[in-house]
Amino acid sequence: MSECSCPAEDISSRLLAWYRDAGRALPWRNTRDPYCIWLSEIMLQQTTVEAVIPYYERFLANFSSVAALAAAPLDSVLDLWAGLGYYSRARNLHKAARMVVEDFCGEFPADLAELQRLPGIGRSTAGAIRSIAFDLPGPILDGNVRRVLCRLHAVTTDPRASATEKQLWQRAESLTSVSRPHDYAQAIMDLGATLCTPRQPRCPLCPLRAHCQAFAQSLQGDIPVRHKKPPVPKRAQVVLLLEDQRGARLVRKRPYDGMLGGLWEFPAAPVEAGETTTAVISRLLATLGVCSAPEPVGVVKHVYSHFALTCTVFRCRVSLLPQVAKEEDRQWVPPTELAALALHGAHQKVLKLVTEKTEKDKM
DNA sequence: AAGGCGGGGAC
DNA sequence: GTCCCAGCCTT
Repeated sequence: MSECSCPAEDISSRLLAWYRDAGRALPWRNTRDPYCIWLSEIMLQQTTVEAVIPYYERFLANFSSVAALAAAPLDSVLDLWAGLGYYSRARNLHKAARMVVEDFCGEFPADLAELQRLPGIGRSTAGAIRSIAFDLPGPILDGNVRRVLCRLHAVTTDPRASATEKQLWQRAESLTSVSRPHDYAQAIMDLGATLCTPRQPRCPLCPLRAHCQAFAQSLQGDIPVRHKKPPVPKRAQVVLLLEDQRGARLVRKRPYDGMLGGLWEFPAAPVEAGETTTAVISRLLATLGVCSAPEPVGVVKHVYSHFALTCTVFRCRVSLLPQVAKEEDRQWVPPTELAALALHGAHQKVLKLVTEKTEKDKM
């Protein structure tokens, strides 16, 4: 560690002064309700502020309290989460709400260890909730804070390496304001989100510029160090939009325990190596008991964290409804209700594609 | 096309 | 502890 060239008190007071003027007005900053703070923090994991805001407001309009959320069925929670990604967050949110009601008499705990017992809350989120909702000291090391601290101290090692991680948590703890945890937590996250951004940080506007060792050495563009990711493997699937005479589409629900658990999708089948799309669509049609001719609609691409998916989309109109729709996890959904269904992102794109093509064909 | 992003669970 | 998994948005 270097000697004290970064007095924590001065950093903290500069940061708080900056936040008073430049802090963002966000929906979850109008409240100290731990339920709202918790909801916002869970949504903000892996997601940007702009993407979260409409989901946050819609969610609260449906579930105004932790008790209301705990009483709701998981499916209605997933409905409101569809499109946000990382759906285990929604399942954990629901489970945690029930734990708060049952184990904590409906009141969120302020203790870090107790917060971390709730599924979906790790060390950083616990610190954020404790700081923001309860105004008690709680260190945070989320992506924004990690970047700010790496630059402030010119950390040139891999920020995810365990030794660096440990060092960063120590820095986060010693910097956390004991006098104004609520403001400090939001200030440092705002700094990372608005000025100390991953690319092209706006150092001239930064209140911590005088303390920043990366800036002093012109390293702000190279810190935090990035590790190159291996290219993601490609996968393909065929997707079938089966339409009955009234325009209703067949959908199925994915099992709760896997990827995209509990979300809905159109019937689909993977295209294995060496297979043709034609062969796969024939097999899928046979499985569903459909013998009408499929009509090609187009192609949709969607990238997940660990693979890139290409969906080749077909449409098929049927007069006799296949028996498969009688199973519990499959149903026919009229067009008006399809928009509200919790379809996962890739098949939302599929729906958009086929809707646009249908409109175009009418003209 | 590539980078960024917290926590859970398996090992 | 260490790895592996996971979906979307921004650049």
